[in-house]
Amino acid sequence: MALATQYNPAEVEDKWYQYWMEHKVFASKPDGREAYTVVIPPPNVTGVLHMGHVLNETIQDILVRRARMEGKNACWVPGTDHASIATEAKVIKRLKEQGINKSDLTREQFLKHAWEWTDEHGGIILKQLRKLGCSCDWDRTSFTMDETRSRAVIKVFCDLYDKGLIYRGLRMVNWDPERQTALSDEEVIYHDEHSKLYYMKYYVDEPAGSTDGEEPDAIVICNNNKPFDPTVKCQVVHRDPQGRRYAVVATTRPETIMGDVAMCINPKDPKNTWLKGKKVIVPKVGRVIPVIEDRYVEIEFGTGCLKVTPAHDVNDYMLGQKYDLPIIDVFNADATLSEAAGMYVGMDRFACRKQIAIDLANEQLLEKEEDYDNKVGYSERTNVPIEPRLSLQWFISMQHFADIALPPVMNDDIQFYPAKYKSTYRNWLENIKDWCISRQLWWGHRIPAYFLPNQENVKDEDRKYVVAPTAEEALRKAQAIDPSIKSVDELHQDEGALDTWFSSWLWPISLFDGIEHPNNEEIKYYYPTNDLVTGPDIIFFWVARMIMAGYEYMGTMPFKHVYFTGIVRDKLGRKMSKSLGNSPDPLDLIARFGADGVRMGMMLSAPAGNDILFDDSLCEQGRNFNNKIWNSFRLVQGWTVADMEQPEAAKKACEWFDAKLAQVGFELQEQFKQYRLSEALMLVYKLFWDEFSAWYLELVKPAFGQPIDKITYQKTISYFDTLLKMLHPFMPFITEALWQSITERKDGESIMFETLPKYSEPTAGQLSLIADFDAVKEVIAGIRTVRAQKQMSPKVAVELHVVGQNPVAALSAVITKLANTSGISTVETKSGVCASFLVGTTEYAIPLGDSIDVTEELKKLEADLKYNEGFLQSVMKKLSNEKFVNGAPAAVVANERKKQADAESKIATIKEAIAALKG
RNA sequence: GGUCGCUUAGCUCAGUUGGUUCAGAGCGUCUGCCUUACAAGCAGAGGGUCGGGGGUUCGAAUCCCUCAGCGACCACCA
Repeated sequence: MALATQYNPAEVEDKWYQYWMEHKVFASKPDGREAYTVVIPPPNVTGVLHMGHVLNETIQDILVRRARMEGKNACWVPGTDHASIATEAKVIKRLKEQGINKSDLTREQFLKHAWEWTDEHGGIILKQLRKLGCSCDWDRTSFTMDETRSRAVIKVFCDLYDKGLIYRGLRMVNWDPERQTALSDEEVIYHDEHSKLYYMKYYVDEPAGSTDGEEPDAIVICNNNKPFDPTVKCQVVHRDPQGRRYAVVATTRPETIMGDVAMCINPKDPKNTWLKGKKVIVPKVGRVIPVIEDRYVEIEFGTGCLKVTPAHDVNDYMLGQKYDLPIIDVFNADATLSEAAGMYVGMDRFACRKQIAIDLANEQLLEKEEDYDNKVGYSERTNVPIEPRLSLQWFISMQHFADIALPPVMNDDIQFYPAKYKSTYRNWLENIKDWCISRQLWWGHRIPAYFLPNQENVKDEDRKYVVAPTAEEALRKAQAIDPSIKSVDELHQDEGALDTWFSSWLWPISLFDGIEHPNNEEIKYYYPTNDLVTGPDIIFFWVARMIMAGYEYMGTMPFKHVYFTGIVRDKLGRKMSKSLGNSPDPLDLIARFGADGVRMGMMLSAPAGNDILFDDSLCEQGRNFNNKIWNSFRLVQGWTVADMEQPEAAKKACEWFDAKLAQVGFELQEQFKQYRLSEALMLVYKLFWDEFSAWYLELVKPAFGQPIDKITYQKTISYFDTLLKMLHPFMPFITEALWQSITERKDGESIMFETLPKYSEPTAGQLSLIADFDAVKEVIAGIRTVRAQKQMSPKVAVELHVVGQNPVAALSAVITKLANTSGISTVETKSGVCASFLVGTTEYAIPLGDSIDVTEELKKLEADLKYNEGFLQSVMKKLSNEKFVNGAPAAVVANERKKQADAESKIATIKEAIAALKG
């Protein structure tokens, strides 16, 4: 059968994935083999495949397929994440498009819509992973909110509550005013922002003209625009033309002045000593507030005066607690001004900021405005500025978890690749803060806390509740507190849901039902998992917390190795983003280059932990490689076998390739051990292309139309088979397709059930054979170069003279076959006019008759001579240095002496050649 | 502000404890070839004072100091 000269991936990829699915080749059940487990970092259930996934999933698939071919029972568990806040936002958006507001729906109605949407869009990404060739055990597909996973989450919540590790409390949290929910610290992204510092006047509550507290050498500033140096070491007093004194407070958030309850100065600040013990008036608002003193205030920032707004700033809250200040919350949940503000009520916070600046200026209460660069926290998901907000939430005490999760990473029980992330990890755990796990969302696991009835007049934070996995159990617990409670209906379950990561951190356990049934066969067999592949951006969100949950619930690590991928960027180094339009659609790439080509393109430049600069041309390289493999197959597949003697060249080729295979096979194992996947791929790439195709196949290839001998044929098929197996983890489709065709297979067989040979370190004999072959390659290249320079057709055979001893005599047949020599003879000295070249210390010459350009040849030889003399000089310099000869190890010195001898021998040879040409 | 990392060929990167002809690989570039597996190919070639400076050493891309540039993460200067 005639095969196309170009490989067509589209034809084979779907066919073979189908075959794999039909024969369930990815399925795993516990058995006597060693388990190799990977759990997928669950993509958002409604997400679609992007380049980051391609990188991440390709790496996992490579590891899984490699483990499978090493004879392990490989199990890669797929699944999706409910992505609480992201999904809820998408559902709300869609409802809005249909003219429905979330606030018009009951919880049940909303969840019905959310589930519908999930069923509709969910799992698309998992289908896309199949296009990529991912070898997940699809029967195990899970969802962070399916029944098993949900029960695990609730059980863990109740357990941690019972252990006293979960508490409910009024704390300053990160509030997302768009989605109107609390967030964890990790969900806040800080952006640099150009904003303004507003300098506002806080008049002292005293009669005009007062001088109380003023020192004789005080600098009195009467002019608003006079530049002010915050580093001055003496008292600074502001006084307006009417003689009234005022303090100046710099703030980026003038809209919070309605919440001001104090002004704070540093007790050591000489500029502001006159303010001690005074009361000042909040501008515009008119409230009289005390001046307090605390070392927290930076003397050199602004004017050294800080307005204290405990409801709207974490530090101010801390000050408020310390000095027992009242709390005035001037914002609603959506960050509009609340009734408590007393003015600007209902206005958005940013509109209010503008307006209040104008109003203050109009009332002469604004000293000045200054440009100012600061960092503003944004919600990771909704991208709106976070509002620090005092709120009643659920938290996990993290110190306990930090204590159990830090040591195993620091002492390499769990290994990070690259290891540099260990310090990032340690830094976070050593400064751990409690984790806010409650969200004011509906899409998620509902918090299993039930409030007792009849508490309308009790403050929120004091309300009684019970925590229980089911409403029935909650009822029993509630009745123990208040026997008058009759039914579940009287209890009111907390409206909130749990942070998505509260389910994700259980993933390696809950996937095998290890939370509910800690001793079941599956969890015992598959846990701990082997490799986790993920991005460093979720090291805190997920990796660290899985380690915590692993030790808390399984008593051991959730995974042994963590492979951190980089970020996929475009070739200019920019992050891929929708708005830049620089993010290719993976499915489109697959259509153009084939999944194998895309996978290879991705892996070509993806060392662990480094960002990868992705470019379509990398896929092109992948596609070209596929084509190379394809054509090698075409060649081999077209041979006819005959009962004939194995030619000498083929015999040598087989011996050499056996050695080469052993050498590279061993290196490949080493690279995999170190998770150097790009290097591993490059190793196989070169083995296939350079060694197998360019050298081996050329050597054994019979002349056109001629048959091949049986031994060589079988050897070649076995090499091809091994190479396909080595390549399979990287390029599953083409390798399966060709493996199925290279020789007869039964239905249901697959390359995936094959095992790779185990290679030990190559022997001395193998290494020396490889070295000899390398020399032969150089000789052949030398002959080819002469041909190219002299424009001699490759079809015309040439004579090769080896001057002196011939180190590659045993491989003459190889030279003859590949360089088309008519004869190889050893000569004492060169005769006649020759083109010559050196390999090692041996000179090779090709007699040329009259066609040689003597001048040109001399020029070449003299350049060669110069280089070698220079080299000899540098060696001699070392050897004549007594300190070197005495100080360096014997082996190093001996090696230098060998270099000397070699160089001297070469120089002699070249000089002879020059003399011969001249003579 | 703190921590960690990076700087080697035109591009992307290897270079393990300082010592084999150690200055490498892939891609790109240049030259010549449509040679019966493959032009998505074949055969060749060129290309770097290893960011600058100093030091340790018989010997430094590799260890130390310093300067410059870049990046990541963390942090409560309003």
